[in-house]
Amino acid sequence: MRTKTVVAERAPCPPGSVAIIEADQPGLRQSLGAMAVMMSCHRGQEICGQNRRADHWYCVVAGVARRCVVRADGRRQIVDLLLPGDFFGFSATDEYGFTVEAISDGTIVANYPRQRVELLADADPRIARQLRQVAFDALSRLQAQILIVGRITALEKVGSFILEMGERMSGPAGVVMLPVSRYDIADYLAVSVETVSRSLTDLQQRGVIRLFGTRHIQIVNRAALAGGRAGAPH
Amino acid sequence: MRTKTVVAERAPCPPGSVAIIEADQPGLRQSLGAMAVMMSCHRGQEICGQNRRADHWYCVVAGVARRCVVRADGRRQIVDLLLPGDFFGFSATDEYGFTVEAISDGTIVANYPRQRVELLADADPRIARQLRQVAFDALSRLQAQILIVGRITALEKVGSFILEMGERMSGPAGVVMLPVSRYDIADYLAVSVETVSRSLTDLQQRGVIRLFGTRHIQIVNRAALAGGRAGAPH
DNA sequence: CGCGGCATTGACTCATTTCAAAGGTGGTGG
DNA sequence: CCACCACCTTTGAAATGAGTCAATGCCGCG
Repeated sequence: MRTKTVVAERAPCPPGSVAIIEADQPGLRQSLGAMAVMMSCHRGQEICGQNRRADHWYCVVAGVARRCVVRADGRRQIVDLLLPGDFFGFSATDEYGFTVEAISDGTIVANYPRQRVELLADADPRIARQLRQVAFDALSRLQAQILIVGRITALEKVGSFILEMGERMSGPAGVVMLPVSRYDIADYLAVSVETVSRSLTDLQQRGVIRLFGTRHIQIVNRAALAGGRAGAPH
Repeated sequence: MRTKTVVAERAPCPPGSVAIIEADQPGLRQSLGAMAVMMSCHRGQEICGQNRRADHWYCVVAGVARRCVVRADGRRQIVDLLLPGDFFGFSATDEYGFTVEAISDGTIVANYPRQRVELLADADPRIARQLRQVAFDALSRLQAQILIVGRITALEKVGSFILEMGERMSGPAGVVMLPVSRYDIADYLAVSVETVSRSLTDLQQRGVIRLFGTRHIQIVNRAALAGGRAGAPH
């Protein structure tokens, strides 16, 4: 079912943004390079599943993944959007409280056996610190998401989402590439697909953004995106 | 401004629930007992502030605290409700990205200088592991909150909130004591105060809960609380 | 070519926000 | 002891934003 593929001992260099991030400070991924098992995933492939033993930690190397929970009523909530460089698989209990799936074909994920990493961290404080850092990064992402989901209007939610993607994907100035479908955006923002679509066309009609195809957005009026209702008209 | 008071070398035994929690497994608070500086806070007192240097970590010993962010438009979002045993102050950058305030008078918080704790963790892997554990606990709380805030109807949000409080406060069967005001609940759930109030009276009229005063709730129909419409146990 | 998944648009309903006001509650000081 | 105050809580009425249902358009792919 799950296709694990060893891609390389040392993973092929991931796209620009990641390289930049990891140049800043020695990252956990370098430290754990030796024990990484690379996995190439197809669209929708489950990487780790809710209620399964949480015996691995992971890191997105390329592509995108979604961490999600399915509610009792069948609705899905995306709890975290995982881009290259993001670690995941952390659980407070001994089972995962979520499911992680690859979003795009060819998403590459590094697998790390939790036990071995913890032993390594026990022996090397630097790794323990890096581990804390990636956990804090995850905390930061979740807080950002709560702030987005907690906004009132859908326009504000979608606006903040675009801004967040703009920052995290660090593309060339002004043009943001959305790594996910409208459905994923909807489940991430906890609104309906239709509302996402309407908000986007609305923002475009107001001249706040411009759409190129369905996945490329040019930010025209940054302030209006952040504020939502306070559309600076001029 | 900030009143720091050394309460005791070894803090007075906190109320029941905490003692129980910490009996389960050796907690971080014991390990750090020696370097804790206790702080007794009055209602609304700021414990740590956004954009200040993140040079301390904290643990709620007694009482309740809120971790919140004030948006550009002045609205406040409570990002985490901190009960006895909860650690906070973790930041991915070198500044806090939030403000933490005591909610009730006499809230007691343990202060730990971050540098010293990290040095201790470098030397003692057990502490490093406990540190990871409390970080994962925080992750778990945030995920739970996203699931709550992401719900559609206010009834579901309030219902889940009651259930969550029921679990985290571990009071005697069926009766939940709300540690916060309606305003705090509103800012935690990202709805208006009026909606919280209405939802509660609504739930009572349907016989799902019973209110005793404004802060004590008896859960009558657990399933109805969870589902909002369809009762399904987790 | 036609299928299936994704995206957009419209119409309608209803829950939630907003604005407004009145009831409670606890604390403080006269 | 009482009065007053600030704050919290509840309830009402009106406006609107978002969900839902439904239909169509779009596009890549077999």
